[in-house]
Amino acid sequence: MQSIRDLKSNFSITPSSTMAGGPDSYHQGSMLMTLEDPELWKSFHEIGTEMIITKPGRRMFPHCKINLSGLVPYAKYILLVDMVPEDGFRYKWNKDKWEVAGKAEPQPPCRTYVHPDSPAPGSHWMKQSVSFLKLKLTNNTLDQHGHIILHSMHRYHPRFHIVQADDLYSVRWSVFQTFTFPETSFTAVTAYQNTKITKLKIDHNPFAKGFRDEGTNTKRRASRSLADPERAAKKMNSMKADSESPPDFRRSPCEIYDAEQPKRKDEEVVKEERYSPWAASEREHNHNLHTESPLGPDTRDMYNSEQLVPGQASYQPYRFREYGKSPSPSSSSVSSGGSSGASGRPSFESRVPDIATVPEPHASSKPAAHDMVPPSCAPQPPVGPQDYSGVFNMAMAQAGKSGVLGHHPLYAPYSTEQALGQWGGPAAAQYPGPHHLPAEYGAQAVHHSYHHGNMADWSQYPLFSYSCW
DNA sequence: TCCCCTCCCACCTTTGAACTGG
DNA sequence: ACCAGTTCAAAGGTGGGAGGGG
Repeated sequence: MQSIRDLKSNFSITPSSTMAGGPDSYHQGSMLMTLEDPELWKSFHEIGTEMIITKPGRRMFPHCKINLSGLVPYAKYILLVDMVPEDGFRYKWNKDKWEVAGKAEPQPPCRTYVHPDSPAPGSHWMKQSVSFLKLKLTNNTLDQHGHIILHSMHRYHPRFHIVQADDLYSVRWSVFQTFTFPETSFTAVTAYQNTKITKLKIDHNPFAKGFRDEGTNTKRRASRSLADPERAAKKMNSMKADSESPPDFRRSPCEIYDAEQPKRKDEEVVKEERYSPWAASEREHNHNLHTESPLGPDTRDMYNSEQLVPGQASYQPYRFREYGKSPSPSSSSVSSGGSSGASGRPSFESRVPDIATVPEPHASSKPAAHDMVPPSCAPQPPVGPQDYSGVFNMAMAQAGKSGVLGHHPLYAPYSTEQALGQWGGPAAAQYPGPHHLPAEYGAQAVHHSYHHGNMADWSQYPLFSYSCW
């Protein structure tokens, strides 16, 4: 197996030669993904986006909506989204600012949300914007609905994966193209911390229309005011203060970590670096990797991709080690250091092109073992709370029942009934391997793809397990 | 005491079934 | 009988606030 560094080098420098695909190769290097409503995302990002997570699951707002181009019209693709930790810290909201509150908690089960239309031909994806509206976030680690599990007060960013595959079973043999947009990073919270974020959400989210000042919610507000006039008054003062936005409040988070931040006026456009914890980690990340937003934060077409291998969720310790110490993904050994934000670069690696070694399913990866491919090649599993059985399980389960893949939301819950192993099964036999897929890497060096067909191990694990640290 | 989480509430949009008219 | 447009109720998504746990 090739080292990550090697792969990265190959992919980014030599477009089509390295992975010269087989006869049926498709040109994927020209894929382009753009984020819809970039201005909205930016407006949130400038303040420090927060996403509510609840036990039953909460939608994102703004929700992820993208436009695609450069796909082969008749080739089928699967679109997926997962959430990657931005760093190895836990944050707290302290007086208008986000501050680091310690090391991040162990990563929850990694899951990937499969777009309901998957798989669909390129023409389908390109004819209109692709929305991940129904993607939900939860803080319930025992969630059975397939929602993406996150930790509150931790920071994440969504990753979009495009996989050329006829069905979910063949995903593992396909080339993955991964994209991220800096402005989509957010802090998962159970209750909004920054009132400016609350206001933005209310102003833009139709479901929150009832909370708009100029709305018709007079009844609700009136009753509340009557019920607790003092509190209402206090609230009003608070809101007023917010609208007047004290300078440091606006800059909030960033100040702590970015002393160089220019003091900005209200009318100034805020750069993403402003957001403190964020800025710090992003900067660090970019410094080391330079894979994120190569075109700069303001570039519309953030087709910056990180070629990652959706592979298994290698979890932090595991993956981290791969990155930092072992040139070979397959060489594994859990490194405690990797999971620590303090010890270097925790989860930052998650944004980097990576070929994840597939750890052996956690013991809890349970059942479905019968569906799994013998884990003979799998590395030892990392120890920890993570549930590796995750990702596409539900999707596969549903597919199995319905006989049709991708006609409904295919979450990737880590159900006990479906194992990652599903990825192995028939697919392994049907799809010979690596060489039959493409590989023409576009002119853009930042646009990478991975071909992981020869990674047998993957068949046993959740597909994009990003993650984790 | 503080921080964070959970639950419940009222308000709103979305969705889809039922109904109506051409 | 069929189709398109309209109506309406149920389902589901919001943020706020109260209260509780650590």
